[in-house]
Formats: sequence, C-alpha cells, structure tokens
Amino acid sequence: MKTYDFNRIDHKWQKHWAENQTFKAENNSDKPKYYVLDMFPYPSGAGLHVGHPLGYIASDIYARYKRHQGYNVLHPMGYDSFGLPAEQYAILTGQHPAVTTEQNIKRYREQMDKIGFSFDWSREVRTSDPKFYKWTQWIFLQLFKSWYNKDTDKAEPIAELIKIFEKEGNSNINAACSADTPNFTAAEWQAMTPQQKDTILHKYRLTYLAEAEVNWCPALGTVLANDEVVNGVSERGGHPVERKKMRQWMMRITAYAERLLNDLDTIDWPSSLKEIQRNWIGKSVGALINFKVAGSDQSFDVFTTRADTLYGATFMVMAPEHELVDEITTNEQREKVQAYKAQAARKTERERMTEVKNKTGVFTGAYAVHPLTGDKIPIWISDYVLAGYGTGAIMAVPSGDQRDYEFARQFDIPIINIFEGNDISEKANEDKNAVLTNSGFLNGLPAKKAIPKMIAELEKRGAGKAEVNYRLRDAVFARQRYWGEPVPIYYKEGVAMPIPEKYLPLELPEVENYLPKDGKPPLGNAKNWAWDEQNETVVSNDLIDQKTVFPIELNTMPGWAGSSWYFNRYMDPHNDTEPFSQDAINYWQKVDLYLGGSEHATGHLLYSRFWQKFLYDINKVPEPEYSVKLINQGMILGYSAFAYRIKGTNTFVSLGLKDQYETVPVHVDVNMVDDYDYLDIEKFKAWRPDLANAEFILEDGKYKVGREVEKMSKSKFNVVNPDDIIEQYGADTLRMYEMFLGPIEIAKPWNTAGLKGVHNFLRKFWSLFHNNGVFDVSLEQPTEQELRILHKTIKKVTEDIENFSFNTAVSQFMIAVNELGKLKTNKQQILSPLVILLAPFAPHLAEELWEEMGHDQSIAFEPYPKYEARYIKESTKTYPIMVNGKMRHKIDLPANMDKESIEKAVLADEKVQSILTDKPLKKVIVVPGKIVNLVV
RNA sequence: GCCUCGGUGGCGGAAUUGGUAGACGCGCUGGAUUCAAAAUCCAGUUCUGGCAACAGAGUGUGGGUUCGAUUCCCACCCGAGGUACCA
Repeated sequence: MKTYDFNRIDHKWQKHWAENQTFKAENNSDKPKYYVLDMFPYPSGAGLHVGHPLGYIASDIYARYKRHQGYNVLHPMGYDSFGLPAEQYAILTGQHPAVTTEQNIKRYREQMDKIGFSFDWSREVRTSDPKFYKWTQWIFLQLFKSWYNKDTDKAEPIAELIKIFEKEGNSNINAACSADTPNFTAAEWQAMTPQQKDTILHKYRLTYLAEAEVNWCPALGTVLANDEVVNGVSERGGHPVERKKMRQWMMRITAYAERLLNDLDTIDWPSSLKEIQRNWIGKSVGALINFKVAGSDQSFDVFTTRADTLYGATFMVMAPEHELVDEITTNEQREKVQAYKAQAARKTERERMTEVKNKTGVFTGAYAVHPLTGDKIPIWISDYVLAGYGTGAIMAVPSGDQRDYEFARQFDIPIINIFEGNDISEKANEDKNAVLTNSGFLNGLPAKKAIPKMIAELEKRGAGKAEVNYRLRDAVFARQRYWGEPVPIYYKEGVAMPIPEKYLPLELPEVENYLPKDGKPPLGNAKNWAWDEQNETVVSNDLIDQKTVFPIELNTMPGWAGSSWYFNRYMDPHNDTEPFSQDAINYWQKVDLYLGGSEHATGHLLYSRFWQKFLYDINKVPEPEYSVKLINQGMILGYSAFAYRIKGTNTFVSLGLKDQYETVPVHVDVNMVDDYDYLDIEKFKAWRPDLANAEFILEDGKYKVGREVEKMSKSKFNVVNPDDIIEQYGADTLRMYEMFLGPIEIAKPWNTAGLKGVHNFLRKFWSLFHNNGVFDVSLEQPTEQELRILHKTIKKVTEDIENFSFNTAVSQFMIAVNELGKLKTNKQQILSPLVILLAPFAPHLAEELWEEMGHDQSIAFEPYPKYEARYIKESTKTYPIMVNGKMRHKIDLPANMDKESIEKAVLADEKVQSILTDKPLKKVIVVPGKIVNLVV
C-alpha cells in the first residue's frame, strides 16, 4: 500500500465496529455515565444531504471523546417515523406507509453507517413501532387519568378528584381547568348522568375533549397546531388554513405554563432558544377587573396589565365572538352588531392582520359601570380584541394605549388624559414611568406604585383581583390522519373510555384507502375498528351493538407525540412491561448533551419538557428537566446556482452580460458547476430534453452562473449528497470538513472549496506514520521541541472540544501536523497520543494507524492523553513593546522575570531608547507575561 | 413595532478576565519539481505608499471610558431568527 487508502480503511473499520458491537452501552458500569443525544430524524424519501449529519458528527465527536475519558456513554439513534409525507405518498400510490417508511429507514441507515457514527444501534427506537407506541399510548392514558392540582402544583389522579366531587363538589378545588367549568355541589354531582359527569371531568383532565377553535386545513383534511401554521398557510405544503370549531382531543399544557417558564432558569440552553420559549409562554402579570352592565345583573371581566389606568377608561371593547354580546346588544343596534359579527367571522386571520391600520367596530348600545366612579361607559365590539386571549374583553384607555387611542379617534370617543404633562393630540402615552393625574387616589404615582394600590382597592370593593395571564394555549392533540399513533379511546354511550392498559398497544388497523371519507378521518375506512368490552379485544365494526361493542376513536396522535418522550425509551428500549424500568432511568437519569435544530423551539422542545414534568409528577422519572445542556446546530445551506434565460427564448446569457437582456433565472443543478462558478454546458444540455437545443451567450468563452444561498432542497437543485463526498474523499474528511466549516451553532452555506485542505491534512497525518508508503514509526526519545508541540496540541484540542469549538480544534490538528511534518517526526511517543486525540474526529484513520502500531484492541476506549504543564510553559517570553497602545517593538525576556526587572530591561534596550529620544516618557505599564506599554 | 443574536481581509472563519487583530483553511501571486500538466513542496498574501527598512489607516457608523477597546458603555445603520392588534 502506497497511499492513504481511505475507502478501504472506512469499510474495514465500519465492519469491525458493527461485528464487535464496539459501541454497545450497558445499563450498569463502574464508570460514570454520560448520555449524548441527537434529535432523531424523520426518514424522508429524499435521503440524507450533507446538512443532516452536521449535528450527528458533532455529537459523535463528543461521545467518542467522553468514551476516551472513561465514561460509560449512551449514544443512541432512532427514527421519528410517523408523519405526513409517507401518508401522502400512500394516498398517491396505495403503497402502505409502513413499507415506504421501512425503505427510507434502510437508506438512512446505510448513509449514516458510511459516516462512521458510534451509535449503539441495539437501542434503536422507531415511533411507528407498536412496541414503542404502546408506551406513547400508555402516557396518553396517564394524562387522561390525571388533573392538575394548583395547591400541590402537580398532576394527581382523577379518581381522587372524583372522590372529592362526591364529598364536597368542586368549590374547594384549585385546579388548572377549562375556563367554562361550572360550580357544583356534591349533591349536584351525584345527580348527574354519566355523560354529564364525563363532560365535567374533561374540563379537568390533562388530555381532554373540547369544542375548540382549531386551524383546519381543507387541502390536507386535518387540523394543525399553531406551530404547524406559518403565515396563515400550512408549514407542510403551503395550503390555506382556516379557523373552525371542532370537538378535539387537547393537551392541557397551560397547566404547566409557570413551571415550564421557571425551569428555563435551571437549564443550560442557548439564550435565544429560551427567549423563544419565554415569549411563546407569554406570561403577563396584571389584574382582572369586573364591570357590571348598566341596567342589568350581568357583569364581565377584563384583563389588564395596567390596572392603574382605570380612571382613563372611556369605553369597553369586546371581541365579536364574546358570549355576552348578543345578550347586551340593544334592539336599535342589533342589526349593525349582527352584520359586524358575520363580517368578522368571514375574515381569515390573514385579512385581520393586513387590516391592522384601520380600526373597525360597532357600538352595542349597552353601557358598563365604572367600578370606582360609577360612570356609564359605552361597550363596543371590535376585532382588534381577540377572543382567545385574556377574557376576550378589554377596558379601553385611549390616553395610555395606542390601539385604544386609534379606536377612540376613529369613532370620536372622548379621551381622558391621565398623565401629568402629557399631550394627547398625537398619540397615547405608553411610558410606564409617566406620573398619573385625574386618577383620584393614584394621582402623583407612576405605574409601578399605582398598580398594586389599585388592585388592593379593587379587591376591597370586590371588583377585581391580581391575575396572571399566559399566551400559551392548550395544544390540539388529534390529527385526521392514518399514519400516526391510534388514540386508545372508545366511546360508550357518548362517554370517552380508555382502552385497558393491559391490552395496549392498540395497533393501527389496515385500511384500503388512506383518504378521509364522508368527513371521517382515514381510520373510518377500517373494517375492524370496534372495541369488544367483554372480551377486551378489537373486533369488526359490524359487531357494534352499543352494549358490549363500541366504536374506537378515529383520530390519531400528532407528530410530536412520540418525540415527547423517546429520549427516555433509549435507556431501556426493549422493555415490554413498562416504558422504561426504574433501574434504567435511575442509572441514566437524563440527557447530558442534546444536539438539534432551533426550529423545534416551540414544538418538540416545549412539548417534551411538558411530558417530562408530567412523568416527574407521577414519579416515573427522577428529573423535572430531561436535558440540562442543549446545543443548536445551524443548518447547512445550499449554494444554489442560476442560469439566465432570455425571456421567451431558449438562449441563456452568462452572469456578467445578463443585465443587457430581460432574463428569467433558472435553477441549475450545482453538480454541473465547478468551483469557479463555470457551467458545464454539455452536462447542462443533457440534463433535460428541453435544454438540448439551448443556445448560450458566453463571456470569455465560458458560461458563468449566478449564486445564491438558500435552504438545501431537491427542488432548488442545490443538494449535495454525503455519499458522493465520502466516495471521493473518505468519511473522515467529510466529518472533519463539516466541523471545520464554522461554529456548529450558526447557519452556513455548503461550499466544497475547503474540502481539499482538510483532506490534505489527513494525508499528511497518515504520512507521518509512513515512509514511502511503508509503515515506519520509531521508538526514539522525542526532543523537547516535539514534546512541546504534542502537549500544546493536547491542551488546545481538549479545551476546544469542551467548548464545542470543533472548528478551531481541527485548526490545532493542522498546525501540529505542519510543525511535526517539518521536523519529519515519526516517533511513537509523539504520534501515539496524537492518534488518540484525533480518534473522535477521524475514527477510521485513527483505528487503522492504531492497529498498524501493533494494538489489537479498538482505539475507542484508550485513555485520553493528558498534557504536562512543563512542556507548555515557555522559558522565554517575547514582550510586545507598545507606545501609547500601539505595537512598536518586541523584546525577548526570561519568562519568570518580575515587574521591576522587566521595566529595567526594556528601558535599557537600544531600540526603546531611540524611540524615546524625541518624546519624554510619562509612565511605564508592565503586565508580567503579557505586555509592556510606554506612555509618552 | 417589540424580543434575541450577529456585523472582522477576496471567501469560511480565529482572537482567556480589555493587552502583538486577521490563527487555521480556501483562493490568489511567485518559486521548486516536471518535456508538460495534475499532484506535492517552499515563500508571500488586510489596505495605501515604498525596491526595502518602514510609515499611515484599519474589526458596520459616530461618540465615550481607558496607558491601551474586535472586547466595556451610549446613540445610530445594516443583517438573520423569533413574534405580533396579547390589553
């Protein structure tokens, strides 16, 4: 063998690791544990592109590094294998989603294996595997059987709640429950029918059925969560989305809002990501104020963060959907109000958003009574007040709120100025430091002092109280889809009943057609989808008799169900009697390092925290947060290429000349463009039939393409396949290059230009061990200089790994190889620790060299080398001599010199004296070990 | 609008608590090797002036603190992400 034969080395060691199960983790060990987790992928049909493995490579380096450091490392991988694309493909082709999913997983696995990850594949999980979703369903049922007790601040069994209802009704219960929960006594509870009781219980359950306004996507035939809707269209496919009321399964995540918010302070996540979650939870502290309707015994609450501005309230506004609107509207105004309500209902969210500038609204004819002054205040309706936030009604203070100000101006409603020295002719004053006036007992106070005083006054009068509001909404937990976890519920006389836990998993039935039918979800097509209560089994729909056999829920769970707890399953993936054993969870505890994209900030990363807290409440997991350290990897973007077609022709004009014509940019496959942006015209012509006769206007005899950075995607023809890079340069080059590209957290375009540099490094590294292609490592004693290089590299690389600064770690390796290359070092005492150091980054090459050095064990568990401080300290130090902060000169001095000696030595220097001849010296600043600054 | 993060050569990107700005790689220039090319090796490469020594400028813009600022403070400009009539 004459050269660094990366293809042979890659195959050899990948096979070796698989056959020897090198990376299998045990659930007990004398070593300390470390859990490195990646966000598992959805296996799409397109396969992996170079962007996907970025995070996997980084986490793999860290996992391997921790193994060298003597940890028992858990580094698993699996698949989030339920999802929409497989189902849509099934609708088009009739191919069962399980089949395509299996194929895609196979391809993903092949691609991942080629990169040489140290995953423990014996722990692989798939969310679509019945053995896995058995426990997703189980958790669903635990949530269904629980309610949230605000007094103990945790989830508790619903059976206990029922006992309380039977004894004393619900007046003493402090629960996180639905807003429309009625009050009842024990007697009233006992008198209720099973259906009535069921309805009440759903207002307390943590998964519950409710009539809710949802995002309905007609094109997809399903509801979508808020975070699956982007700019009014569906995230997948970009179809229009409308608001619709439907009876839905919901998750009471709002019960955990406060804990989800507070515990952000306990976890080491990127600040931007925490900020996104804080905003999403959207806590606002304020007050609830009760207004009576004049001439009626009705009243309603408003939520405000500025209770201090109550004296400035000159009108009230309700959302058009507010339940009291019809009741309070006077006969004279009824027609106008009805028309406005109808108009508002027709408007889409998007239209509402675009009409922000002009406030619209209608007077109801009714008046509210000011709780302090007793004044009559007109009640209006307007769509700038949202039904879904707060109480759906506000007190409008035009002098203190810009939106109220605009509304008042629009409809000529009086404005009372309540701030000292304030000009209300132009806009409202939203400054919290403004001092109140015209506000009775609050005059002379700023908001900070006035708010608590006002709340105290309202409480005294029974007209209000302090209140905390959250923007966070309960999550819709049902999709009208086939390819998802079945909801383990059947309906007995209209009451939702859990399928007994011992029967789980409730397996997804076969259907002939994956499309919704007659307004029913796809599971409505299943022939065997009824629950036989007596025999405790699923039977044919034909047997439904409403006495012992009942219909099963047709909705399936949303995509985020399985991913909300999968990280715990890896700890004990084959357990058939519980989701994971207490032994396993007590050993692994939680994820030590989690790597994934920030796009999941308001989805997976919030829901999974919620489920973890619930599992913590029911004593299933020992930690309220499952991942204390999280790193976001940035996306690798595509570097799209464009050719410019002259409008209406089949002629393409080169980039530099395109402005002389009217052109349309056309995406060109990046694989037809070289590193200098020149297009391979022959390949381009052969690309598609319609291009075979294309003409070209060239510059300098070549066709130059335009470039733009975009998301990597098939449709933009900018996808780079990792397999191709591996084929050409080897897995280790791909791994190191992806790390070298830049910090892992930031988004960066893929650019093959730098690949060569990394590849050269690996070849040079290989060359240190070989002479004319023959292995040649000497046992000679290393020199001081060689030891210096080694120990400096150990120190820097180790620090870089600990800081997840993998790009600079790669640089350190390059420096070391250049320096050692110049010295022609081939000494074992230097190279041996260096190979271990490199092993996390380039494991294939490291294993090969390790074996060549005569070891018969894998390098993966070799103790990580330690640096010795004595080789790092320099005996002399080059001091930069600054004059007024600017570098002018350098002087070599012994490293351990004290301040006075340094000053003396510097001032004695000839060059320094020549600099100082024309300027008088004012002051000398000496920082030992660093710098000398002369002030003149 | 609000919140968060960022802005450094031709490019990707380095710079402990304020202390030699531009590490490392790409690209480019010159040289060695070669019949030639590829590959490899060596040297140079922030900008301006100069053969050079060297001098001046320089981390988005403008100020400030400091002996000294990419780093700290203030104001502004630009970009990315999040969010939006949230009371």
